Amino acid sequence: MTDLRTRFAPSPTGFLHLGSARTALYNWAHARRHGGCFVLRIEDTDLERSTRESEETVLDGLRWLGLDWDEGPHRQTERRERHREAIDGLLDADRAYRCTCSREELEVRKEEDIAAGGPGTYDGRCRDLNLGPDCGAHTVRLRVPDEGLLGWDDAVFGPSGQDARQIGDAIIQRGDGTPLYNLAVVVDDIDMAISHVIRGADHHPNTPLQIAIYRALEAPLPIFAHLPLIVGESGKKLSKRRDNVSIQDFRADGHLPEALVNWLVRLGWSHGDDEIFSLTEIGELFSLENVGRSPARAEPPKLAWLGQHYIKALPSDELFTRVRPYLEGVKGAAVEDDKSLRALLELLRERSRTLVEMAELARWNLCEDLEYDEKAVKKHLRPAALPVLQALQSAMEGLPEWALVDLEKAFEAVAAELGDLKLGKLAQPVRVAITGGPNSPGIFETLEILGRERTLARIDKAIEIVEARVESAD
RNA sequence: GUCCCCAUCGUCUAGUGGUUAGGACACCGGCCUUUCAAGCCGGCGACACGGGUUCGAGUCCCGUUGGGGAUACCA
Repeated sequence: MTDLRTRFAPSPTGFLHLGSARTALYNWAHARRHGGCFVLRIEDTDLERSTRESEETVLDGLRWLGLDWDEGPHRQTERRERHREAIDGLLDADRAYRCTCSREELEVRKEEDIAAGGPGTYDGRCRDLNLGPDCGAHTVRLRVPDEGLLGWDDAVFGPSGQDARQIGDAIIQRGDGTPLYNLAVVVDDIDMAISHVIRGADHHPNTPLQIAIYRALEAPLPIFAHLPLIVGESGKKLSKRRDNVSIQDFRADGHLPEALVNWLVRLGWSHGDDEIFSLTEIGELFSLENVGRSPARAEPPKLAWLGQHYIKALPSDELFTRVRPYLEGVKGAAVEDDKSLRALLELLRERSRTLVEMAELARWNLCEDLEYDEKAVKKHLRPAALPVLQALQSAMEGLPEWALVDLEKAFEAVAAELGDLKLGKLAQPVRVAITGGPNSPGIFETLEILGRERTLARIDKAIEIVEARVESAD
């Protein structure tokens, strides 16, 4: 193991965000690729929103995606003492100072500055007042240099930075004595010896201030890599309102974690013309150099395509285990592992992009109460289908074997008997009769899986439906 | 307002001065076919604009436009 260390530092807000998941994936991948250490740290300083439960949800999402961490989870709240120490050290070294400006005053002065064409940063009123600990209610501000560049060489964006004058003396400790985010991350990243800070580009503008903090703390800079944001179909930052952003939602929709990981890794990263990447391959091939700089739009069709790809590739046992909960959701009862169900799943693989779709396509085999598709019934269970259904029923009744070849022969015989009908003329009415809808796997496979008893019962039912229509037409 | 960032097919992207600008998804058409898929074959489709630099710019520079992000005693 090298001394390369990356970290993922989510705030536990109740779900794992799509963008966060990609950030986690890239951090994981970079660590794996270089034999480094992937650290997990929970930024739980916002006590209002942070609960142990929502933390568990985030961890759960990571595990489900297959992103295993080597260290942690550390929690930022457990490190309050260290943050306090760092701030005290800065105060002692005169690299930070106490500020007694009230929020209201600050607000007014900021607006005045903006109105006057200024950047709206802190005016430095308390900077040289040398306020001591007994100055009353106060915050602590970092003494940011008056000039010079706070710059770095971003692993994704290249040379980056901002003029120190644009930053202003930022607050690093609140009036209640708690540290602010920018101070806490830097202290934590230093203490945890994080060598690569890989995070969303929304943090890009925070970086100059954080660099000022690193310098004040006399700590070496890590390598920063900012990831272009993932935007929604609107082209704007993903929002919980508009977009599907929770990993848990994708899971509930029946997406495979393999597909999601593959989809995410390609949102901003590429490896030549390759499209399919397993997690293992990502851990071998990932490179920050190949991360793009423009925001990527998260559009579902490609995820669907990947989903189908991975469903097709899943070993039979694995497929059954994974789809089982969804099947039970459709059936509303426990599902037995039997031969015919397994056979059905094999047929459904290439027709399903998610496990939910697959379970839905298996409905006719799971439930005895068919949901009839109105249009299909109207089109195929019409009076003309009556002789077909009746002839097929008696042919199938007498079948010695309920097997593919025998069913096919029976159909051929009936087709010939009824005047050389095309197979489609037989298959569609039967399909609607036994599945309720116009689509299913091959008709003989479908019949074989359903079994003789259920098939005959459903054809009976269909005959009743047709007869009812004949009568009402009179 | 100020600062920062981005810009190749509808979407994800390849491309690092000389390419018929490549791939994937989506879309369209064909083949296969008992339906739906899958599979195979084919098609549509892009360098935002304007200036430079250069023998030669998608590639380098500047500007314009467009888009995004940040401007908290949130993280």
